[in-house]
Amino acid sequence: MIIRIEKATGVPITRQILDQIRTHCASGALRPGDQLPSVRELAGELMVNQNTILRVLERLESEGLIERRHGLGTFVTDKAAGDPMKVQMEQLSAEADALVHHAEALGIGQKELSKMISACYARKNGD
Amino acid sequence: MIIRIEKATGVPITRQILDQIRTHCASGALRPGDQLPSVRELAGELMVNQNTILRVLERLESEGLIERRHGLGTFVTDKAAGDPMKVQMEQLSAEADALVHHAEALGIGQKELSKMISACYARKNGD
Amino acid sequence: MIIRIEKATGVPITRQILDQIRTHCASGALRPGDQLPSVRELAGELMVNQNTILRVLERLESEGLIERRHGLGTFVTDKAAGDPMKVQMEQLSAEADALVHHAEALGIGQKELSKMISACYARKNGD
Amino acid sequence: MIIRIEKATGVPITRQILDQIRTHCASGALRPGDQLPSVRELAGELMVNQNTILRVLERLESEGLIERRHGLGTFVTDKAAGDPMKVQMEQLSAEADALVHHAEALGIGQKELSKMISACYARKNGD
DNA sequence: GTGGTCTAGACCACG
DNA sequence: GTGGTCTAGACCACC
Repeated sequence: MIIRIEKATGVPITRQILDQIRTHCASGALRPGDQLPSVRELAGELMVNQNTILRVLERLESEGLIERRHGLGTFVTDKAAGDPMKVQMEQLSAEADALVHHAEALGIGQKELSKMISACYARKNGD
Repeated sequence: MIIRIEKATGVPITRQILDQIRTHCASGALRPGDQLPSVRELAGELMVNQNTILRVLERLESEGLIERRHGLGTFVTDKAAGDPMKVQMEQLSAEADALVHHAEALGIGQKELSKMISACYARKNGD
Repeated sequence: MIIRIEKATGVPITRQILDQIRTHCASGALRPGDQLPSVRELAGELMVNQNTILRVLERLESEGLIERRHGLGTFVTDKAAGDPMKVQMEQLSAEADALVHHAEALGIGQKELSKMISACYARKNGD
Repeated sequence: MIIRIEKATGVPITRQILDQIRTHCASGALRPGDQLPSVRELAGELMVNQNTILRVLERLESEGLIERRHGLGTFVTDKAAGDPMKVQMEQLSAEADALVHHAEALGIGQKELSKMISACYARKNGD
């Protein structure tokens, strides 16, 4: 359960967490039956208020992606499988598109952008 | 003055406009002395409320990037040059980083992501 | 936090509130760490719209005088101390100057103006 | 016709000019039949746009304080006498009151404020 | 025509 | 409960 919160982007924290959990469900990192970390643990790790986590779980439950069992914890439902990959891929594509436009606006061409992305991979694998 | 607003991302509209104008100043698309479109024009083009634009201009003025002259219009200041490219590049890099992580979380590798980005360029040039 | 709004003067409400909060910071009536009344309280007390207060706080924050913490409230920053008294005194002096000129233009001499000011103090202490 | 414009106060320019002309009428500095300087002259002296002056004159004419005679100039009407001093005195008093409160907010007492006002007179007479 | 102030009210995000 | 964003619309000031 790797969730990264970027405070500088202006994207609401709840939205970031929500999106990333949905991504993990779609990619298979979270599978039906898996248990999520407790509210306290998540809040602690991400350094956010417990209520923020609670509100995220509420929304995910109302979407049917997770199930909260009183006294036991929070679990990914069977319904979470399906094929939500399509939506995810569209989001990723939109993100890539935004990046390309931003680069263009700065006068950064395709070649330079590719280098920048390779650098991201290099950094990641070097971790 | 190409400004794209993405309503689905969760990033506040004001923030998107703010960032893109700053980007245009940094890249040289907007140069000292240039006049910005009027509040009404911008609001119309971007399909947002005039107050939203006004708030953006207020912030940009307090940063010293633009100057508003009553009855005349809004202009880019000399101060807007400087070397703010560094900050811009850092933002772009952070954005690229986020994209890479998002792709990884979806099980999309470097090769596939590259293709996706090439597709963005192809689409853009095809426009 | 005594803030007086004079609607008849033609000075924008935001400006009046802004100036008075700055004055309170300069005089020590508001000290670093102090919490301001909430947006709703201020708006209620002063009988103005919440957005008007919000715009004031936005400006004060961009000046670095206050800090707004989401969900917690608005606080005076450490930076608010410094020595902004000089600016304040200049403003007060300019105000006194304007009063004297206005009196002169009406044919009111120094003696009568002094009486008028004493009357203000008498009224104030009589409250 | 001494008119002082203070750009830093936030009071609209038209309002300042308007008030001061009314004051001059009330005090007798401008008497029925007197001719006002031309729009061009006023605009030049006060360093404001001619349209700004025009709008002021329009309002004064609609109040009946002045009369504009095509090709001749602008004149103070008979009606301008009356006894508008009461209103003027109330305004002056309100101004004095605001000054006293501002001083108090800064921790400036009656004695110091008196000195500051005496200084204004000294400066004025020294001019 | 330009920018600017203010109001009213809906709805969101964070603690 | 806190602050924050956005909309809609009236009205003002300046060129």
